[in-house]
Amino acid sequence: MTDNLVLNMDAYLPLRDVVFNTLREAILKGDLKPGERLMELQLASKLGVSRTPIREAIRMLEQEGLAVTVPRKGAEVAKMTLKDMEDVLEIRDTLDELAARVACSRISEEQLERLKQIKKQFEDSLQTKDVKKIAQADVKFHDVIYEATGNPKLVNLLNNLREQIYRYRIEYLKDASSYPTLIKEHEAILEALQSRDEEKVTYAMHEHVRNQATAVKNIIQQQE
Amino acid sequence: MTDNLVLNMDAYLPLRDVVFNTLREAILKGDLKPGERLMELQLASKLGVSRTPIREAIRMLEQEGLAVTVPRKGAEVAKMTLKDMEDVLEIRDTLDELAARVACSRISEEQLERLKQIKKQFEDSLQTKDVKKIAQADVKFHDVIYEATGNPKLVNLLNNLREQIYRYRIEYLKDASSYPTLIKEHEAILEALQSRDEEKVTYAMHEHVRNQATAVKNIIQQQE
DNA sequence: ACAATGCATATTGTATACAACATACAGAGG
DNA sequence: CCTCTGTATGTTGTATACAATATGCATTGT
Repeated sequence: MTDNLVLNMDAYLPLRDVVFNTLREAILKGDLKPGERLMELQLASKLGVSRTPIREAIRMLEQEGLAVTVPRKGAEVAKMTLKDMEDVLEIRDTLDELAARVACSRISEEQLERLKQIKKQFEDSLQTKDVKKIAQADVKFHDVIYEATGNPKLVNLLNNLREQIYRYRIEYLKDASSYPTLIKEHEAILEALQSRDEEKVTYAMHEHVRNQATAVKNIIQQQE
Repeated sequence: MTDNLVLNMDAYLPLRDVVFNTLREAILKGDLKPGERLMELQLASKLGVSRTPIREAIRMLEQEGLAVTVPRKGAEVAKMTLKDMEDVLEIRDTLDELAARVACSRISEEQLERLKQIKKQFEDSLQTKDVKKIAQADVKFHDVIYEATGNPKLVNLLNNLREQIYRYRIEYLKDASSYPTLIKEHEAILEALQSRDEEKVTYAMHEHVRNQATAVKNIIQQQE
């Protein structure tokens, strides 16, 4: 018996998950804007499914912090005030530090090598001026560090926090003047990991996140 | 116009929330044990509602980490391996430290006073040997600190993490030999907050959480 | 005896029907 | 003009019906 008969199990993904992913992407890409209503019937007909999977997907988005629902009024894409963002960033700062510190002692040589390559890819992506590509590359860089923690629950949380920031962060990446700083910061993080210097890693990550925080907060303030 | 006509809005709580709270409580109290299946029809008839609110509640429990579902197989109460618990505790340690540090600079005099009273209540509760009462009092103590952070998202996360530990922690509280240590630790935290000494608070909280972590891990190990 | 197959049943996945509620607007009454 | 009320309509909340899938068991063929 060969393994060739194994179907792609993704095809069996329940509609609620398909809907969830679709809506999630739409929110992160900005196709669904903060404050926009998520009406079940409308979404159902647009996605060609019934209300049931839509409702379940909304419950999931809610828990991810991407949607907010008021009973008997409905759900809408979560808005973020400056205060909300500050709260998220405060948590993210701490957890990213934790991730860096933990990764420092647990990261494998193979992962370090991958990180080095991805760092290069990130620098290349900066040339393209393609914001989504840049964001993508940055995500990959941090993903390696997250995975290196060996703590799936932490990875989950960090991805979740990142999502909430992502929508606003994209704006910030349009400003090319910050690129040299970004490169330097990634460099510092990589070097600190390579030398397994916990203190340096923690500090480098903290600086990196803190700079982003300042930028993202500025974006929000402009919008308000 | 008086305010007397205002109904209790809790009566308008959608069934999904009622079901969610009910199941959540049942899991935390241990009425629903880890690994136990959560069958929609069974729960629906037991709670006297249809499957729809049950399903939505399950999606919510899932995101809280209290339930796990396999597509087309169904949901069950989340089991915790030692590794899972270690992962949770690693995060909680860091976030509790963050909470303590933040609270240190933001806590009000009124909150400090309340904390002092609740600390006394906790000590009284230890006399009763009523484990749930003790746990309740301990929760209240930490809640004051959480609230003092002024960061609702952090409060949310910490409550969530606490939930995941709670089921196992109850066991640990049955052992009276740890009570003197607990009292001392709470005392150290309170004093550090009163003197607004960030370093001391952080350290005291870290010690407190770390001791619990060790105990909880032992419980799990015994169960495995 | 054992493996494979088919069938019965239990359970989840999805769609739809109906009920309750919220909202906006028009019209009546002051 | 204002307020109140009733009504029409849109939307969510809940229940139920139907479809698809998984599971266990019996049966059959070897």
